[in-house]
Amino acid sequence: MKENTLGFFDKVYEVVKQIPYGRVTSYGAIAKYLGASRSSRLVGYAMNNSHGKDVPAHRVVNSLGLLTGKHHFEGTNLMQQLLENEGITVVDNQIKDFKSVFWNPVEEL
DNA sequence: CGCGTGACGTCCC
DNA sequence: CGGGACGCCACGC
Repeated sequence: MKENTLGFFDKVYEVVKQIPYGRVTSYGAIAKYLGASRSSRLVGYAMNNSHGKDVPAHRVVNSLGLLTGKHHFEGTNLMQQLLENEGITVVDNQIKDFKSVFWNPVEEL
């Protein structure tokens, strides 16, 4: 395993997998942590590839706390169900008290 | 090697 | 203040 050879996607997976239970983060925060704040789209694109892996993609939302990627989950509200299952309140596809449950990898890692 | 893509973010009007 | 448009850049083909 050449972790040094890990691509951008793999790095994203490593960060997302380290998100604590009951906490969420944003694509931009992950991108910034990876030093590619301008590549926030790559993070979302990476999540698309994360489908089928043990990556809690449901804990990753946009900077506004909106469940923009919920449409990519199996169910219509599966992402919301998973978040609520962790004690996170979601209202109208938006996380309530987003900043309160926000987990910043730049500061925590 | 070049083109298309994308679950975002930010600027512009 | 709200909506629209563009840039961004790694990855797959």
